[in-house]
Amino acid sequence: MSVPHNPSQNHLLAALPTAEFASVASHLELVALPLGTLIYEPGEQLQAAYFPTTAIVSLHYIMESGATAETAGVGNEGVVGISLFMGGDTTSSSAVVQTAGHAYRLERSLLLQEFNRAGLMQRLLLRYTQALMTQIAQTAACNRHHSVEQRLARWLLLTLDRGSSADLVLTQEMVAGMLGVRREGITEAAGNLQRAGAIHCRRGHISVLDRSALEARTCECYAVVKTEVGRLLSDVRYRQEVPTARQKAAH
Amino acid sequence: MSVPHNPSQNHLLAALPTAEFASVASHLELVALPLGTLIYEPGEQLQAAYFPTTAIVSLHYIMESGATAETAGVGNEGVVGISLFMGGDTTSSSAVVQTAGHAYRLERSLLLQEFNRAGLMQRLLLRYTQALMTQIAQTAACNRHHSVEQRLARWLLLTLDRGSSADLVLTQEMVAGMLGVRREGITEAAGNLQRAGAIHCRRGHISVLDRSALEARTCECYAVVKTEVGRLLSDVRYRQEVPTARQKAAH
DNA sequence: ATGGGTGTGTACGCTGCCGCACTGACCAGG
DNA sequence: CCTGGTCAGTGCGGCAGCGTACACACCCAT
Repeated sequence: MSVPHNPSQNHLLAALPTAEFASVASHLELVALPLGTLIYEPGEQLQAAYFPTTAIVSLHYIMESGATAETAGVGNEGVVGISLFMGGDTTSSSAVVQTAGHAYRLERSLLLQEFNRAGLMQRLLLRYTQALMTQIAQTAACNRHHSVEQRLARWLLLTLDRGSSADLVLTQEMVAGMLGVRREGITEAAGNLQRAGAIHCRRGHISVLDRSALEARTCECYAVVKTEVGRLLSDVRYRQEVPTARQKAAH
Repeated sequence: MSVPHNPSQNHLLAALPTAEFASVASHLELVALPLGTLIYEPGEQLQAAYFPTTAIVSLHYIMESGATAETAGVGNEGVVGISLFMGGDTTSSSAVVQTAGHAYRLERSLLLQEFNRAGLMQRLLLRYTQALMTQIAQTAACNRHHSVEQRLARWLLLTLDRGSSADLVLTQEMVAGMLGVRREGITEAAGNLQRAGAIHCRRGHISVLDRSALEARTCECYAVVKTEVGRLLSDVRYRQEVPTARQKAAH
């Protein structure tokens, strides 16, 4: 099935005013991201940023013991490769494709050029970065205080919110890696959610049957992240002309 | 004891070239930050940023249940109030003074003005923000996989690295709040470290006797954060002239 | 100096998650 | 069609950290 692809499927790109969008559009390269693709590894110099449309990318840490933990996910609401414009050029985390799909690739130098125009693109990228920080911080707190079942529900909801189909193609082992727990822990938690009628599990698939049932079983962290990310990004989205701080101060 | 205060005690301010430093110096206001001061609460519009010199500030989340967890700390290496220039103006976290001391306060509008010059100040702030993200992300992973004792050692080391005296003035209860565990958990972990000769506990005090003993008992997370933060900030520090991306692209 | 309040040490049962081991179900390729 | 590899489910002992409760030690303020 050949679905037409469009950069506007990514919220950040969609939010750019016509002029700014035009200056990047021709440089955006559509790439397919199969499940499991490693976009970058710790310490690797990034060459490009990726604006996902249908793909979802998981940012995670791999500890010396081999244990892993997701710190945040990136879907059509964001961009992979923050460190390019933040100035570090690399991070100590990895980025792996968690849901196969597509993304638009933008070369490092072009991204920086856009960023340094100090226009809406910069504002968008910085606000998105703050939204990402919120997500990571919430994950840190959630990891300390909430149960596997709550965190699984949260993770499923966030994945759905990124425009994923209700049938997620991944194994329980992968989910375990994201949440930083044993595979058996996911089996048990998923079993509970399934008995509650919220989801259905098949070999290599998890289907969400009842969103509201998941919401009822997750922790507050889901709502906090969703609200805060919405606040940070919706605000910018519909404002084409933004007074700079300097103008405000002069006033 | 009246110690002379100087903005250069903060690494970010110290890294500014003479010209840029001069343009903010007169607007920096020295403020005392007693233990426990709440610098901002979730949702509160920030009015100023704080560049700590001797004070250390803890960024943390408070969950609905009342449980808390630190996501990162800020000392003389950084600045409190990232969201001012990231565009969100507020965060869903709180900032509380964890070690009493001083900081230089810079008004919102002046900070933004400096930031929007797109000079070294902007570069510094963005790189620092990335360093902060690294710290938060590492905390998220650490919270999942490491023991209370390891995390306590990490926390003590990071606090020392911020130029704190070896005698930390805080109760075990406060530390418990930071690490997101019970107070008794800290008593036990601190007891182990004390038996190992690494620290000594008194009522309301924790004294570090042997840094290397702490390093031996902490997890990899300490080294990862320290290395990455060092990389991100030292690099910028000694470069006075940085070519902008636009110049690079034009070339 | 002496009391009261705050901070610290200890104990005990409980629970959620881990580590390991193994069975059974599914599915793709020969 | 069968086979072999991957994935899901289950069981069990163990342990780290939780919740609760209480006793003692310190130190400040009266």
